[in-house]
Order: sequence, then C-alpha cells, then structure tokens
Amino acid sequence: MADESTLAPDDPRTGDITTAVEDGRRARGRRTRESILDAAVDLASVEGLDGLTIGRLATALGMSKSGLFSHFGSKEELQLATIDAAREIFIREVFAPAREADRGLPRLVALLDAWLAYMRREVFHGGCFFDAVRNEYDSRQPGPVRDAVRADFATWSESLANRVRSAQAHGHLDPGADPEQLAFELDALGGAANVRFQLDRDEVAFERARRGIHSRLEALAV
Amino acid sequence: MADESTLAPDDPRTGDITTAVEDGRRARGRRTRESILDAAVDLASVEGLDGLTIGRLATALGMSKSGLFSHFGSKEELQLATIDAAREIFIREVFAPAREADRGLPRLVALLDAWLAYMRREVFHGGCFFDAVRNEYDSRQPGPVRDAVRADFATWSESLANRVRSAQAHGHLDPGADPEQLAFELDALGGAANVRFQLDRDEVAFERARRGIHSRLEALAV
DNA sequence: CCTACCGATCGGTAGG
DNA sequence: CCTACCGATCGGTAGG
Repeated sequence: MADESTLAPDDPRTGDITTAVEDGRRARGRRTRESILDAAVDLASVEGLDGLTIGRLATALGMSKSGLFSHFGSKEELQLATIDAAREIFIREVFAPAREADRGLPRLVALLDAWLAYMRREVFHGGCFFDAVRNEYDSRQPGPVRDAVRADFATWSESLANRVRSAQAHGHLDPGADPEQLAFELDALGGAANVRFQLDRDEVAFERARRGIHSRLEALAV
Repeated sequence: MADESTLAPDDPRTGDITTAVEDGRRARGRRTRESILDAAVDLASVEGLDGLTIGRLATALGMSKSGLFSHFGSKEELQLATIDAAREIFIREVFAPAREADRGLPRLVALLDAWLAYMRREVFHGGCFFDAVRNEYDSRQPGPVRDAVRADFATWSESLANRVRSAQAHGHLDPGADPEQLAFELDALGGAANVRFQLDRDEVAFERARRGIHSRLEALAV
C-alpha cells in the first residue's frame, strides 16, 4: 500500500515533517475519493445521477454521509466528478484498445467492437453509464450536469464521424458517404443493443447490432 | 361538461337518487383522475417515473398531496396507471393513424412516420415517454413497473416485426430478410433520433433517422 | 377532496 | 473522517 514515504522521492517538499504528514493525508483522501467515485459510477449507471444519493453511497461504502460529502462541495460536484470518473473508464475500456488497430476502417471497426464488448461485459452494473445519463438528462432544464452529458455525447459522436472520415481518407470507405449520417446509424445500433440487453438480458441484441453495423460498413466498403 | 344527467340514459341505475349522486361523484372522480394522469405522463417523460413524486404532481395541479394520493393506493399504482395512460396516448397518436394506410409496406412506413412525427411534435414534454422509462428501468431490480415497461417494449418490437412480415407477405419486401433484425434496426434509428433531438433540439436528428430507415427499406424492396 | 400528521430520507452544515 | 444536527421533501395514514 502506498503511503507518504513511497511518494517522498519525487516530492520536493520531503524533509518537512508537517507537509509529509499533510501529503499522507492527501494521498489517503485521494484514494478514498477514488473508491467513492468507483461506487458512484456503478450506482449511477443503474439508478441514474439523480438516484445517486449521498446517503445510499455512504451506506454502500460503510462511511458517514458527511465524511463522504466532505470530498465534494455539493451533490452537483459529486455528479460532475462521477461523470469525469466514468469518462476515464470509458477511455480506458473503449478508446484505448481501439487505438491498437491500424488507422482507417480497421480502427473504426475496433472502436465499435470495443464499445459493444464494454457493454456486453458490463463494465458498469447498469450497462453503459453514458447511455443511462444521456437519456436521464436529455429533456432536463439546462445546467452544468446536463452540459457535461451533452459535451461527452458530442465528443463520442465526433469521434465516430472522425473515424469514418479517416476510413474514407485511407480509401477504405466510399468517400461519397455522409460521415455524420453513418456515425448516427452506428451509434443508434449500439445504443439499442445496450438498452435491450439490460432489459431482456438476451445477448442476441449484440448480435443484431453487430449485423447491422457490418452490413452498413460492407455496403460502403470500397 | 358531462355530469350524471348526461350519462343517465345509458345507466341502468337511473332513478335512484342515491346512486345518481354517487355516479356524479364517480364521474367527477374519473375526470380528476384523468387530469392527474395527463400531468403525470408529461412529468414522467421529463423526470422519469421515479422523479414523478406525489408532492410535485399535486403542486402542479393545485391539489393536496393526500387528495391526489386517494386516487391511487400507492406510488407504484400511480406509476402503473401513468404507463397505462401513456399507452393509450401512444396508440391514439402512433398506431391509430398508421392503420389508415394500406396493408404491407405502406402501413409499415406510415407507422414509422407517425412515430417520428409523434416524437418531433413532442406529444409529451420530454419526448417519447416509453424511451424515457425504458432507459430508466432497464437495469433496475425486477418489479411490477419494470415488468410493465418491458411488456410495452415487447409489444412495440413485435408490432414492428409483424408489419415487416406483412410487407413481405404482400410481396413488398424481400421475403429472405430477417423481420426481427429489420425491426431492431428501425427501432434503433428512431430511438436515437428521439434522444438526440431532446439533447440538441436539432431537427436534423429526425432527418438522419428518416434517411436511415428509408435506405434500409429501399435495400430490401422488391 | 381536505388538514394534520407520521417516520424516513434528502442535501447540506457546525464543530470537532 | 466523525457525531449531531437542520429544514425540506418523500410516500403514506388518520380522520373527517
């Protein structure tokens, strides 16, 4: 287990016993915060960012409400931090593996495969965190949480469209195809698989999504 | 405004002043219940069936909590009644108009058009009620509300697949196509348009769905 | 349909 | 990180 002494070599403040103790506290606080956010992301994927209550989260972690709350200034900050934590996991589980594939169509296919696999193995208990919160906040009043949800979805949509454009630039897909249109359809198929799998727990949903995705890509392959 | 006297001709209990008064009360109660459910469906399409709280609903209707509550035995009964009310509206706004079209492909297209139009004109404030509650309950613990949501979604999926089969039987669509697969893809495109429109308020989402739907149908047309 | 409640839980604060 | 609170709101009940 890491404590202040293992961090000391890289710490310019080493030698001052007071700051060393403070750093130890900070490191412990950071670890606690991370474990809170791991639980928060999981809970929110099932109950939504509204159902993510401080009391429930504290009970799940065996902490007091106020102890947990002290890591965040408000429920909204907790919600925003939870979105940040989910984004990091999504990047690690979906974007990162896809980067191993060759540029162009192989990378687009790898991204979609990694996305479906992430939904299938339920990295979060309630399926795709972002699918859940997007549907939860899509018709809510404007606010920082809704803005964050919107921004992440825009990033995802643009990533898909950019990888379509890259596949076109590499001569793998018909350059006449509309990248935004194709990105819309690919996202739609994966999103439908996520909600159907969560509802029926029938893997056929992913098979349907995969078939739809590959038939779209094959139709545009050159 | 309808009251007990306008209902009397069809009522076998006419003539008994006590039951007439009771019927009047019942009719008034029924109308109140209906106005509650209209508001409930709208609120739930934005805030979800969990966010549908008795206090909020009572305030919106200018009623007392307990007065409203007396129409339902529990919050769960209110949620189930809200789903019933939303179903009736969906049938009236989506299924019924599609029945005007000729059997086969025209009716399938009419159903999809009516569905997109219903989402576009926001029959419910938060977009498609069923899309909202399906995503809200997909990963929840089993229970009567989740079961009702599942059942309605199964009905919708089967309706789409049956209309695909009818179009095949009428020689309008390739009989070799998998009706369930096509129904999955058509539903996915419409669902994606709903959430995107709610998030960005950009009508292009419906254009994308329409283009995707028509290209799928054209590819299978005979 | 109302007033007047109930215990539980909500987000949040004081003070250590 | 805790105990001990706060006012507001939750679903629900008693009694009329």
